[in-house]
Amino acid sequence: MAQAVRTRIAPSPTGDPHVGTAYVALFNYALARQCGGQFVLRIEDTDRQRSTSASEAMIFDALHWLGLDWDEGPDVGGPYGPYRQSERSEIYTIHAEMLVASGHAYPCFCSRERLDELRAEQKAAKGRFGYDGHCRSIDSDEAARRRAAGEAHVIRLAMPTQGEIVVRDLLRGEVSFAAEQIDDQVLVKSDGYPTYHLANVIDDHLMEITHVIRAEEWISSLPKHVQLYQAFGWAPPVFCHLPLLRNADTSKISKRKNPVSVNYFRRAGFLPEAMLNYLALMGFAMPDGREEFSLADFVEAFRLEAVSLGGPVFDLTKLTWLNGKHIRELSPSELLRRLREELLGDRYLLEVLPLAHERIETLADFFSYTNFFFVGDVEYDDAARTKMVIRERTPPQTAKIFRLLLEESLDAILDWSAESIEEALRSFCEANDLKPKELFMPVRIAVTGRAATPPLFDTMAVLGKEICRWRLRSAAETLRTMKA
RNA sequence: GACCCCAUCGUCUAGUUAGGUCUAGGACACCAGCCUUUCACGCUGGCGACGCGGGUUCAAAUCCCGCUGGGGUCACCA
Repeated sequence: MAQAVRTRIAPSPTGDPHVGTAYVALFNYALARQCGGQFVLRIEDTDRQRSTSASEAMIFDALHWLGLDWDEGPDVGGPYGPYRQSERSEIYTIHAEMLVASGHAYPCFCSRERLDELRAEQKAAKGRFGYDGHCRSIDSDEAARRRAAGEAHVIRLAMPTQGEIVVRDLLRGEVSFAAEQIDDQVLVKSDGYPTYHLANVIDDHLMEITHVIRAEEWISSLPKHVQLYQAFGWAPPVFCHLPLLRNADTSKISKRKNPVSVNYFRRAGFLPEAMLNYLALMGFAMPDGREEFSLADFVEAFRLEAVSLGGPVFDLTKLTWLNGKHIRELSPSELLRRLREELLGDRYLLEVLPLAHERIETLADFFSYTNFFFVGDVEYDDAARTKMVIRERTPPQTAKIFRLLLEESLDAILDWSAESIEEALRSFCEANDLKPKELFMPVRIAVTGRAATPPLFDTMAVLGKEICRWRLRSAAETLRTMKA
């Protein structure tokens, strides 16, 4: 008998809501909806260092904005909860112990140092990388004693050591790996938290997920997952690995080369339906060749087996064209509603207003004075270009400083506020032997396109991290190719 | 480096499962023109691809092999 289709999106709350998450969520959503099944949201927050509730909130928000509503999740509950992995610790512990008891997993006492050394040796020998199974031969009674004595350890999966491991992917068919190629994956970290591999398999099983649709980067750990299902004696779900979104140079999409935060697109004026429509086009083509369609149309026509395997380049130009098409379809009142929803909403306007208030002399001044708050990209005219170059530096050097500023300072800010931005900028100046005065004007021009603006930190705070990131990137790109 | 995945215009793709109907279709971008007080939209046309080499076959973009190229993975991150 046919089991109800259940799919899930399982993001890790460790940063901005990623466009790749939206992409994978869309396909999972579409399959569940067209089959009348359920779409589940599960938060994979087993990385205690990096997971934040702010990130989790942004993910909920981004998915809601896109209209990819879930039937079960941490916020709405459901019969298979809890849906946050940090709240499921006992479940993982119990299952991990089952595996140890049955001999499918074993404690490993290797130190960080030994592991680093091992890796260095393997690298020098240009051999295969991976754990060498050192602790696998420890007698189970002795291992139990050492654990009881409180010795630091992890739990590793005992993978088969020889033979072929054949796994199945919906789009690719059978994929086989030589067993020697796959090492004994850590299942439980020394802090007692499960790794992705363990938690993922247990949860997908317990939550009765029927189709695991995820990004292609997971395909090489599929043998470990399949082995886990076998060790538990569970029937594995259907696995389907989606191609990775790419930068223009075809490398895996990254924030260094592309805007990747859903927040960016939202603030830059993209419509959720256009985002979804474009993402759907990344790997799927309508039978009639139509390129503009709604989520409902997509759900109806979608065929998972028909997804193409080439890694699609995420092309802002085409996204923008599609967005324009969607905008033209809106009625005037609907367009007004959209404008008010995002850029012209009271919430945002009330943030911008105070910054302009004492600087304008007519109401009309407001618009010319604040226009950079309402656009996606800004242009740099000749005067701006000139002034954007840091004193005593060449344009390419300035570009490098901008990139450094992003990567080593701004990216790390979790609470994007005027205070934290100021602190970051000032300490960046100190660390890089720059006077605040020298850096701030170029940054101001980079993020606004002009020299006369409200106070820089407030401005950046209101613009939002994602818009600032991307404008700083564009500015760096402009400078890089500029002659001194 | 090892392993795995992938391979049609610059980009997204149709066609590949059942080889002929493919002198390879559509879309974005680009170019030209039309429409138009401008711009945009819209319309018309143009440019532009089966990575290479071997097979199999009467016939290959489609099947097989090799090569090349691109990507991913090789964490106590997901």
